[in-house]
Amino acid sequence: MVRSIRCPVASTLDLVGDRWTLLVVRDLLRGRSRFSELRDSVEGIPPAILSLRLKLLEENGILRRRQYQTNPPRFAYQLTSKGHALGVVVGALASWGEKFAESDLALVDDECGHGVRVVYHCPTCARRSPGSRVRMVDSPSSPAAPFAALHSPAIH
Amino acid sequence: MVRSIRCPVASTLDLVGDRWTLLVVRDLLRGRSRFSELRDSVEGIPPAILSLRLKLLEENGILRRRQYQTNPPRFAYQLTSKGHALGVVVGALASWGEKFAESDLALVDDECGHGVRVVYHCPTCARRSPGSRVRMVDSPSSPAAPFAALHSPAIH
DNA sequence: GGAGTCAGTTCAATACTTGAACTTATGGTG
DNA sequence: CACCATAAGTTCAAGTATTGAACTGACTCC
Repeated sequence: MVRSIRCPVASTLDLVGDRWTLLVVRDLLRGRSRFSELRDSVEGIPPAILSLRLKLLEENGILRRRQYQTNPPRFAYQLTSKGHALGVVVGALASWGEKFAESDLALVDDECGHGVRVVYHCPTCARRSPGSRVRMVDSPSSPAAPFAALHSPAIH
Repeated sequence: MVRSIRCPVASTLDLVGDRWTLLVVRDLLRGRSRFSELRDSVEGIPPAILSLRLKLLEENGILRRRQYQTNPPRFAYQLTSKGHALGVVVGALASWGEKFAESDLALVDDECGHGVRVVYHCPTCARRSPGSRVRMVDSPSSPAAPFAALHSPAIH
């Protein structure tokens, strides 16, 4: 059976690519954990949607739902390491929005206080990889296919 | 008039946060430019949706629609620099999907051939900023508000 | 002159989202 | 004790968006 190539961008968007999910993840990253905290901090989310999204995120291993009190039952939602790894996705959205959309907030390094960017990095060469050099290629297991440039030149 | 604080993540998702838009951007980044190319490469997108998304992206200055032939009229869609800057957002989604979701593709530096990661970088200090140190803070114009951690510890 | 390509549009059926109200269990106040 | 508030959701009707299938023009190629 010839499976079609699965793109990691498409796979990720299947899990978190709707209007609300990444806002929920943003606020979980910021330490919110209870249903009511999320409902109040995710701008205008209807509780039915929040409930649905939390269920899906739990099913996909992005967060864990923990009862922190039995009577009455109360729950805390916390990101797993898989969910926590979405931080840089949220960071990339924040960084773009800071520059190109309406924004009153900035992304900074808490230690030095300077604004930060989101960039590509080659851990093997221990250096930055400019976007112009980054491509999506077939994984080692299926090595026959040609390179597909992720970044081609922009127009201005 | 007291405007509520605009979060750059929310602003960005207002523009590109639906199921299809970032897949369209992905393929524009990979050099696809014509309607039919996009319809064929964005997995299963209905043409009505593609048409709508392209209109919205053009309205928001993320791409430009250029007629490259008059008779019959044919058009090319190309990212502006604003749109091109979404590359790292798509890259972050790809990087996460590569590690945590179904994926047959990997993100590599075309020059060295090694896999790349998406990380925070402080251009002032010229060093990486670990996610644990990155926060969203009020922009200079409204300096009174407290820090809000973007990344708090994950559970495992 | 018939088939094919390109760039979409149209439309009815389906799915998803929304807002408002409601539930259940408990704690605190007077 | 009665009353209000809080937390964590659920329910439901109404509205909005998405989907798939089919269709339209204006060509070009054979």
